Order: sequence, then C-alpha cells, then structure tokens
Amino acid sequence: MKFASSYEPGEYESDIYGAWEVSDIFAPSTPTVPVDNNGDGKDDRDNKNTYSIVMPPPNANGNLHIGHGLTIALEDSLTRYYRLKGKSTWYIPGADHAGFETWVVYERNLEKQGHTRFEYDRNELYARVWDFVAEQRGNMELQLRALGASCSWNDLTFTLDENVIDRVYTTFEKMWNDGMIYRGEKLVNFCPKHQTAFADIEVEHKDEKGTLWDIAYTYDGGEIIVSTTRPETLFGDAAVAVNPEDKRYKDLIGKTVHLPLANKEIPIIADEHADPEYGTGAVKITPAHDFDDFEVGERHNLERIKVIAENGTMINVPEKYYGLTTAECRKQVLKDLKAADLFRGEKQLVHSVAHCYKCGTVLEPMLKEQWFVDVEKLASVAIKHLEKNEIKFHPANKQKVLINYLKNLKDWNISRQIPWGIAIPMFRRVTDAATDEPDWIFDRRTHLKEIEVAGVKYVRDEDTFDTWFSSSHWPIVCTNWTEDNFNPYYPLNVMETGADILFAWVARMIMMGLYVTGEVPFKEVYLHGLVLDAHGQKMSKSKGNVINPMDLVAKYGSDAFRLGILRGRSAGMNQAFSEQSVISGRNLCNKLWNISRLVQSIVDESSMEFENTFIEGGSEPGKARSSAETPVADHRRSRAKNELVRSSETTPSGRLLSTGVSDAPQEESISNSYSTDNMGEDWICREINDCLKQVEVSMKNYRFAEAVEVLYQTIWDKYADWFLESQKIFKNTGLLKQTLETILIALHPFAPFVTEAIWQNLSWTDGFIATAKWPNKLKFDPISAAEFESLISVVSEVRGTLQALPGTNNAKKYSLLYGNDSLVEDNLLLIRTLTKVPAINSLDGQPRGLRLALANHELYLDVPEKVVTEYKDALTEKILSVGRELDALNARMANPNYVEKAPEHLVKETKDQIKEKESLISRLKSQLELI
RNA sequence: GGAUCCAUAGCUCAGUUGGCUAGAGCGUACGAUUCACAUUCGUAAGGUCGCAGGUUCGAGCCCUGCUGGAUCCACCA
Repeated sequence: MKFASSYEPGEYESDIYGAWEVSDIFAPSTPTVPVDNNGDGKDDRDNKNTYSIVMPPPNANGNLHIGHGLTIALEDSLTRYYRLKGKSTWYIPGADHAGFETWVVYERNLEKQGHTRFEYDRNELYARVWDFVAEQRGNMELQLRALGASCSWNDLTFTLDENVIDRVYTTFEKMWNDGMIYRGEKLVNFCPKHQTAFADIEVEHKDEKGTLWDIAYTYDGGEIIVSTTRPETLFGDAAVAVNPEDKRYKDLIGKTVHLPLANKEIPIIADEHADPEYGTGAVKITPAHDFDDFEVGERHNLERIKVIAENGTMINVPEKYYGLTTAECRKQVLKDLKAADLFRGEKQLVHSVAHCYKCGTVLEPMLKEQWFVDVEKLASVAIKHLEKNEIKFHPANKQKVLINYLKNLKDWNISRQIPWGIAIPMFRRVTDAATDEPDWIFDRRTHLKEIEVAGVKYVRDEDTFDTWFSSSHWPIVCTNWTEDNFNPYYPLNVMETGADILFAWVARMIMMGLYVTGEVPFKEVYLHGLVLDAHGQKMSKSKGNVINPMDLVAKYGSDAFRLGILRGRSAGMNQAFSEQSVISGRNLCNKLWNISRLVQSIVDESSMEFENTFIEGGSEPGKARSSAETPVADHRRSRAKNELVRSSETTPSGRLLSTGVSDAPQEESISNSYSTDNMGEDWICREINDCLKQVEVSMKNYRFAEAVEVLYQTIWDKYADWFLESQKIFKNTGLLKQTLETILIALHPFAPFVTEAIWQNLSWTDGFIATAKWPNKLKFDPISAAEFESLISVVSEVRGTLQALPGTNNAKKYSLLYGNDSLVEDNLLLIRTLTKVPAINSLDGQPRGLRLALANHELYLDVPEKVVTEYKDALTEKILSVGRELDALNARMANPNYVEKAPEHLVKETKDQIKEKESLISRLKSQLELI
C-alpha cells in the first residue's frame, strides 16, 4: 500500500508543485496573443471560454504576509475552480517594485553604510536599487508556489518591466496632449525625512494632543489675538482672517496689523474660513504651509512665503531663526513672544496630525511644483460606467462607496521625489534658450539627463511617478492589451484585492482602464477585509501578534492554511483568524487521506477477489455488481502516472471516467459508471449532488467559506461517517471510485496539494487532478435515498438512548428487538454495524424493553425492567417537551389570519407536523405505560 | 461633521428575496477504542439573536430610534 497512515504535507507539496509547473498546466489553453487564421483581420480567439484574474503584485523584495495568504487562497480557489470547469484560465502573477517601501529599505541600508542618496545621481541610484531588488527577488515567488498559486509563471509581470513603462508613457503622453496634465504649485504633504511628497491617500492622520497658543498681533490702538498650533510659521503669515459676519472684528477688516517678531505689516481680511466660534475667531493665514490657508491665499491673492525648507529647517526668516528645525524654532519663537509680551496664553487640545505612513514623521505641508492629473473627466466617466452597473461588487455596498469617493475626488498629484520608480518623461527648457519654445516637453528618453529638440536644450524632471499611476494600468499591462490586440482576457473576469485599497487602486484602475481602453478593466470586484488576530485585534509588529503564513504552511501544510483562512470569512469584512481553523483544515486533509486509503484498500481487495472468482468461473451473488467494474480499473492500473499530462489541451479531462464514458457527448450530465444497490449508496449520491450544487452556487457568489463548509460536512459527516461505514459491509467498488473522485475534484480548488497527492496515489486515476473535469451529477434512486435518511435517524436514536441509559458500555450490553418493520428487517447487518449492538432479534410475543419512539419504527432496546424504570424521568421530560412544541403548532393553526394568509404549503406543513407530534406523543405515552 | 459596516452559544462565525423547532467549528461535559484515521468515533449541555418601539398571520432578517464597536473620507487656527 502506497498510503501512509497519515498525510504529511511536507513530503508531497513541493514535488507536486514542481510536477505541475514542469508540465506547464497553469498556462491558459486559449492563446493570449492575437490569432487570425482565416486572414479576415479579426481575432479568432474564443472569448467565451476564458477566465482571467491578475494578482495584486506583492513586493518583489519582501516576504508574504497573512493578507497575501488570504489573497492567494481566494484567487487560486477561483482559478482552480474555473480551470476544472473547463475554462481557459489565466492567473497572471506579478511583482511590485514597491517604489516607496523598497526605497525606504534601501535608503536605510545606504545610511548604515555611511552614505546618503544625495551622493549619487538618479540613474545610478536606480541601477543600485535594481540590483538590490534582484538579489532579494525570488523569495516572494517561492512563497507563492508554497501557497499553491496556480498562476502562469511565464507571464509574470514586474511593475518596472519595459512594457509597463511603455504603456504608462503612452497614457501620460495622451493625457498631456489631451490637456489633462498640468504643473502646479500646490501644497503637498511632504515627508522631511524621505524628502518626498505623498498623495492624500497615503497620509495617515492621527489624533494627537497639542497646544493652542494665543498670540497678539498689534495695531495702532489695540491688538488682535490669533490662536495657532504652529507659532513657528508666523513668519510666513500673509494675513489675519476674520469671519465677515463676526461683529467683533468688523471695523478691523482692511486694516493692517504688525506681524510679531518680524518687521512687517499684514492685512486683516474677511474670509468664511475663519470660524467665529473657534478660539478668538481670528486666524493667521500662512498660504505656503497650510492647506486651508493656501485656499484662503488663492481667494485673496496673498503672497506664498515659504519659511520651511524641504529638509525641515527654517528659511526666509530673521537671521536669528534661520536654519533652526521647526521644533527648535517653535521654542525660540514662543520664548521671544513672551519676552516681547505678545504671548496671551495657551490651552491643550486634541487635533489630527498628518504622519508619514512609513516612518511616522510629521508631514509638512509644503509648497512645491508638481505634476497633477486633472481628474474631473476621468472620474465622471468612471461614475457613469459604475452607475450602469458594469462592474459587480462583492460586497455590493462598495459600489456606492466608490461612486461617492469619485464624486469628491481632487486633482491627483503624481510626482514623487524618489529615484526608485518610473521616471516622469518630461523635460524643462533651460532658461537661456529661445523664449517662444514651450517650457516643458514630453520625451521618452528619460535615461538622458539632457536632450536637444529642434536645437533647444531641455533637462529632465528628476521626479518619478506615483506608484498608483502605473499600477492603475495593471489589468491592461498584465493581459498585454494593446490598441491592436483586443483581447479575450480583457476585461478581467474579476479583480480580487484588499478593501483598504478600494480608493487608491481599484478606483484608479477603473478610471485608467476606461481612459485607455474604453472598457471597464474587470467585470467583478471582490474585496477582502483585514485578517485580524484570534481576538479580533489588528495584527501589528508592536503588538507582537503577527502571524506569518509560511510558518503555518510549514507546520500544517499549504492546504490546511488555505482551508483555515477561508473559513468564516466573508467579503469586505475584517475578521479574526486563529491557528485553530488551520488545524481543522489539517484534520480534514488527513481525513480525506484516510478515506482514500480505505477506498483504495477495498478496491485492491475486490480486484483480488475478482481474479479468484474469474479463475474459479463463479462469483458470489453479492459481489457480482462490484466485480463488473473491476476489469476496467485493473486495466488502467498498469498505466504509468502522469502520462496524460498536458491532456487538458487535447481532451477536456485529465481523467478517464470509470467505464469509458469519456467518449460520451459533453451534454451528458448524469454519471452512470456504477450501479447503486442499497440505500446508503443512493443517499450519498444525492448528498454529493447537493454538495456540488452548493459549491457551484457559492463560488458564483464568491462565498468561499460556505463552499468550504459544505465540502467539509459532506466529506466528513456524510461520506466518512455514514457512507463509508456502510460500505464496510457492501463494498461497491465502482461507486466508491466514482464518489471519491467526485469529492476529491470538488475539494481541489481549496486544497490542491492533498487532493493531487491522493490522485497520484490512487491506482485507477490518471493525469493531474488539477486539470481534471468538474464532476457530473451522480444518478441515484430518490426513494431509496430517503429511506436511508430514515435509517440514519433510527441509528441515531439507538445511539442516543444507549448513552442516556444509566451505566456505561450500554452498546455492548443490550440487544435490539424489532417487530413488523421492513426497514429494520432489511437492514439488520447495517444497523448492527452502525450501532455496535451485539444482536438484533425478531420480537417473539409481547413487546418488552424500551420502545424507540422518535424514529417511528417498531424497534425496542432489550433492557431489563429496572433500567427502563430509571429511564422513566427522561421519557416524561421528552413527552412534555414534545407537548410544548405541539402547543405552539396548535396555537399557530388557531390563528385564522395564519390559515388565511400564509402560503398553502406552509399551512399544510403545519398540519402534517401536528399529526406527527400527536403520533409521537401517543407512542411515547404507550411506552411510559409499558413501564 | 459625512459615509459604510458590525453586534446571534464561552470563543470565531453561518443564517441569500421574512416561514426557524436559530446552525457550524472550536471549547466544555460524558462515553468509546485492536478491524482507514486519537489529526479518531459516539452522545450531550449551551442562545428571551445589543436595547426599545413599529410593520406583518409570522421578524435574527424589513422600518424608526438608542447603545456599544470597527473602518474609511473630510476637518480641526
């Protein structure tokens, strides 16, 4: 026997993944480049049979975290499911240059070695980081393999690949020509440490305690007190604003005040921005260092005086303060204000402060020349398509949320001051050149510092693109969409990613997809929430509750991790995750392994019996059915494994059906490679069919947890606990093989490794399960299936009663007696096996012992009167509780509104239930009288 | 301030157009054990579905209000 007694994932997983990869089964079967066989200039590819999904690219030089683990579990389950369903699946892997993240790591390394970025020019830095990333690369990709991601590795896209840069430049050029790109001096959130600006979305606002200082700005005959949290910026003040409705200051509007500590007069202006309720109602206006003030400055045409340099030190201030850091300057200013008797008090407050999401440094609003995208057109087109429901969202409410966001979108700052990224392809005319030439020109030659066009010299802009500008092209570049290659894989079937980047990424992909291709980039969006720790806390290094997915994979196996993380998870929700759910997954894998081991041993045994009976020329009547299947299986056993690799392209299935029905037409939806000969067999077929149906519905609706749950229950509670237990008596090998294959394939999308390991170990299967065909429904006799359900309730009642009776080991002590009951009579052996009672005898004479009343069969436990008497209380309680249920039902029927208004079938159901309860009570009562 | 979501067994979660006698896993309790699996098998206990109203023959589900929690956006001189 090839099967060890337990499944050890570590022994199989890497070999299996290697075999899949070597056989190239993850590449899509429908080509991804244009095909024109008949020369009509139209693409011949079939777009009905494709399924495409792209991977949100993990950081190329990082390690996967738990969120990636969830991402892969979700995306790969979809991919594998649709592959089994016969689609040409294209799961496109990616790697992210992770502009800022990687830059931070690299710059830290530089600093450790005693260098700074300012020692090198951009090209040199880019080359150095490239090498740095190249060294690290591969780790992340190995981890994707360990998670079982069935992606098409030949199509891996790196976010700095040439075709990506090309596409980004093409879009940028188009936008430039369309007048959507402009250079603006605007306030940006600037990290003094990283020396770069951030998009609004990258800024982390934190509530912090701060101080609000009151400062007197004097004028002839008085003073006006302003409140500020940033006294050091007062040198950049261009005005003091009061609300036009504020009577206190009405007369002061238009006058000037003396700016403290500076030899300067500034005007008092009227602006809505000043809130009469807040502080003194007068506010200092610093257009160069505050977002609101910037807008006030624009309205009143105020001077923008920059007093903080990009390195965070003071400039354009009196010499005394020049070169101080903002914190030092604040101290000094406050001291000097007090000395000058202009300080009027302070109070504590909580306000939100912008921080660098990476290093935590307080961001400085900084006046900078940056490239901006005018988003008005992009957003309105996106909104139009979203409102037409061209994209289906999971969870559905995110559609509204996204539209709401797009309606309020501000222009998009796409400049970043880090070398590790895609260079902005813009060049500035050097000042001494002819004046009628444009200031800026677009040019792709960003590797050159200086270019000459029409005799005019231009120098390049040193900035790079915001990562989201390029990654918004992700579905376009991954599918190799071009203007000439309308592509059956674009739009993607689904975009799966984290709910937290709905705005940053999903919104921009939609806008960019529409702008570039005219089509939405994906048909559906599935957003997953955060993976929280077992107690619902966010995972963080500082809390020390971070779970590394690779540790769990090493400990319990990849399948266990996937099953564990999908359990109890629904779209868009932040949900807890614990090792326990992974352990459950591991247990299921082991269960399935042992199920297969048992089935294989029965098949082996039966084939030996067949050989014997064949030689003897006779057969046991009970075995005839199963033996009929055996030659086929036996014949195929001699085939070498994996001969059918690549079969997915020639035949839809990598496996052969048990009786050669593989030649049957595709529309054949009922499998008939076996016969069922007893109730448990029909029943399991019915249950498996239901299970398949539920998995299909769940997958269609992205309810992964439900799909896993129903498989778990079907495999464990139904297949193993009832069907296989009964097969220890019946041994229908044809059916065993058929049903095992079915549940293996159905579980494969979620647990790819163990199902493949089993598939490779079974004697009668061929090819890879990964390229098998999604199972057909199984044929069965519904009446017989329902009878088995009844038998289950009989067995359950026997077990329950035996447990409830006083004493231990009751199952060994007491026999069963049956009266005139065909269900029991026909299944004596089965009932005995399942209940483990020593014997089941026909009742001769008067009923005795304990009547099993719930299941409504004439069945008695042969127990002494003394034991029955002790059971009396339980019986009385049971009668009372059924009585209460009956009362509730009767009350419902007594309500004329119910009888009139409720649907007929419900009323009938209630009537039936009443009859049933009444009969149960009478049975219970007769039992009680018997005692 | 705006938006969205959540509250169901000790814990983590299901519960899809209202029909429920509210489910699962884990945990707990009790029992089993050579015969595929102790990563096992069986049995059981455990819930006025956050609170208060409303609609309905009927509400965990729909409506209103409240309480508690989460996330995002905006703003905070």
